[in-house]
Parts: sequence; C-alpha cells; structure tokens
Amino acid sequence: MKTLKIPEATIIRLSVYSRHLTDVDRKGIITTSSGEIADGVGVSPAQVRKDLAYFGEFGTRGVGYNVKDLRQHILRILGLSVNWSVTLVGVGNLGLALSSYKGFRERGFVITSIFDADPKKVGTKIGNVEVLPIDQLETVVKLNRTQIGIVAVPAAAAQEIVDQLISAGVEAILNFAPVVLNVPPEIELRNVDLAVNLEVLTFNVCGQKCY
Amino acid sequence: MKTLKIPEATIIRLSVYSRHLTDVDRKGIITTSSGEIADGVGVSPAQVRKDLAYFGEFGTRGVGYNVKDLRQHILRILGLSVNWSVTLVGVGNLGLALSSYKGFRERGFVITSIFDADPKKVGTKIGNVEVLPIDQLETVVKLNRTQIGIVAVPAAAAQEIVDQLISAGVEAILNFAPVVLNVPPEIELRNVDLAVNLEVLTFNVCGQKCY
DNA sequence: ATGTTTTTGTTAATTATAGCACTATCTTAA
DNA sequence: TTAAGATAGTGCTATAATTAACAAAAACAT
Repeated sequence: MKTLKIPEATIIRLSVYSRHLTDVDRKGIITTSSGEIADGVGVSPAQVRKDLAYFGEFGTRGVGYNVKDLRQHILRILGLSVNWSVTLVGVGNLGLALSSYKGFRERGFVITSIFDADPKKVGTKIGNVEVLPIDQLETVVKLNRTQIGIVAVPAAAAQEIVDQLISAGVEAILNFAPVVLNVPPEIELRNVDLAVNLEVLTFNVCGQKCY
Repeated sequence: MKTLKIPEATIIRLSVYSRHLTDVDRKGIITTSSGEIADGVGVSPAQVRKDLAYFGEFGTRGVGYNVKDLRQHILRILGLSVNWSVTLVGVGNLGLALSSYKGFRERGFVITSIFDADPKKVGTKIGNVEVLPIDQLETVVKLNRTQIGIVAVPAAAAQEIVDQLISAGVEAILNFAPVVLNVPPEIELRNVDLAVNLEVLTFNVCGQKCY
C-alpha cells in the first residue's frame, strides 16, 4: 500500500461514509454500491470510489460493496480499530457537553481524565471520571499514555494548556478555544471554532452579494 | 466589485483574520502587514493578500494595513456589520453550551428563541430566553424573522427540525447532529461533527501509516 | 531630488482536487 | 455458453487553490 498524500477532504468523507454504513448495517442491509453511498451522504458516486481507491480495492465489480466489510475497512483506515485515550481540559458548559457526548465512546474515544483550573470543580465527578487540578495534568496524562487532548478552556488559557499536553506526550489536539495555537509540526491539531462556522453561513447568505 | 466564486477556505481564513485583528487592535496597534497577520494566524503572507484581493484593495503599498479599517472591512465582507437573529433547537448539554457561548453575541449573533421537545425543559429560562415547545417553532421563528437555525438535537430528530426551520423561513442552518441532512440548494447548511474531527486526528496520528 | 527599502496588488506557475469516461469484472438469464 | 446489465477501479481532463514571482507605489534616508 503506497503512502501517497491523502486529501483531508477524503478523510472527512470516509468518516461520514463509515457513519452512514453503520446506519445501513443496522437496517440489516448486506450489500451496497458507490451510488447508494453517494445518495446517502450527498456526494457523487465517482467521489466515493475515488476516496476508497486511495486505500485499496474493497468492492466487487458488477456487485458493489459488502456493508460490514467496507465499514470495518474504513474504521481501520481511520485508526478506529483500537480505542483511544482522550483527556478533556476545561469543564465549562462546552467541556461538560463534550464529556457526555455519546458519539465519542461509540467510536472508541475513551475519556480517561478530566482537568479544570477552578478549585470548585476539582473533585467533582463527571460520569465516573473525577475532575483533577491542572497541576496533575502532566503526571496523569503520561501515566495513562493519553494520545489525544481536547481543549475546552478560555482562549487566554489555551496555549499554556496545549504546551502542557504536548510535554505530557499527547499526539493530537482538538481545540475549541477561539485562538490560533502554536504547536510543533509532529503534533496533529484541529480547531473547531463555533463563531467561524456561523460566519461562513452569514457570508454565504448575505456577504456573497453585499460586499 | 465582481462576484466571482470565493473559496470557502478563504472565508474561513477571513474569519480568523478578523479575530486576530480584534486582538491586535485591543493591544493598541495601529498598522500591520500581510506578513504579521500571516505569522499571527499561521498562513503565508501571499495567502493573506490573495484572500483580501478577492474583495478589494485595503492596504497601502510600502506601508501595510490599518488595523481598525481592515477589521471593519472584513467584518462587513462576512456580513457582520449587522446583527443576526438565531434560533437554537435542542437544549441538551451541547445546546446549553451553545446558548451560553460568549463568542456568538460578540460577533453579532443574537439568540432570539430556544426550543426543546422535552416538556420538563419547556418553560425554563436560559439567560433571558424562555425555552418553548417545538410546536411553536414555526410561528415564533417567522415572527422574529430569524435567519439562522442551530440544530443541537439527537440525530433521529434533526431532519424534521430542519424541515420546520426551513418552512419557517430560516436561510442558514448550523447542524451539530451527526447525520446527513437534506436541504434545498438555496439554504446554507454547515455541519459540525465532533466525532469526525477526532477521526481526522486519529487518521493522521495512526492511520496514515497503519492502513 | 533621487535612489533604496518596504510592502502591497497581481499575474503566472505549480500543485491539489474533483469530475468524467472508459475498461474490467461479476451476475444473471436466455 | 453467451450475451446483457451492473458496478468497481482507473486514467485523463478540467477545475480550483495555493505558492511563488514580480511590478507598482509609498516612505525614508542620503
């Protein structure tokens, strides 16, 4: 399997395909096709085949794809055939929402530790995980060999938290703070900025014609 | 100003630039350059100039950009020189987090109504907005001329909510439910899928070499 | 004044991504 | 057994986006 450059858009679509296939599988459907997948997720059939072709041949010409097989293949491609240890930093409203998000556990993301700077929150339990003070972050994250950090702290605190996560050995960070973070190139970073998302909408609704 | 096609990536970056410029402005800095902006947000200077060039000439050669001016220009481009009426549907943990998110109000997004299907939540107040039952959605959204809907309901309920939002006249939808939604082409739709974001990370950390 | 430096706006080149059309292969039915 | 229909895989083409290079213009120093 050659390791040519895969577009990020392809990875995002694979993730959506796998979710769609999970639904299809639950309905008891055995076989599907690029056309059906395309209809289900709103892309072109060619796009579906192209995305899969980066990783191998998973279907049968004239027949289509076995739903369970293809789903498993995609999960493996995405690195979801194993569980991931995740730490959550920041237990504001957003952190709380993330901690209880069912979708994470279903996909193999296990929140193994939670941290907050507020002494009033430290010691409380979220699910069955106790909220710990920030000064234990490095120790605990190292101990758990946690690979992923979710940052849900105020913008002003985010860079410092990220630095601590990195020196504790996390490999990837999902950042919800509305700030540009500096991380070394070997660390995977993704930003989810809620306001940015709304602003893309307003541009398309109004801006496109208004400027 | 010609209305050529603007890449979505450009819009996302403009939003980030404007946030950066807000910070720079708060520090009392008067003038900046494409290089400084680029450093601040982690892109190339050429990219910054190219993005701005879609919309006009905002700088002075040999000098740079006036921070306040450029910020205002970008806000206007993004459609943020006016307030937007937003409705929030779904008051689970995520909905709660979104309702209290400061960043929205700061950028001119005003949550004018909140809905939930759970009778226990209906009637409670979030901030100074009362949670209303879903069956009042169309009436209230029409009355307020609400332009944007935020969907934070379970996946199974999302399509029905979206249909109601559209028939109530919203023009844009920000969807947090992990499901592919069908909307007519004139409706702007953006999906924020938290699991997808994590999966892009795991692919890059492990998948890239593991498949 | 004039040349040097800075930094923009713009054009050109490169790279990346998506779409299309064709080929190969499988199933089914006559 | 063979022909017809379906559908995956793939190479080519077209489109889009990013990067790089360069020309225009302003400020500054001599």
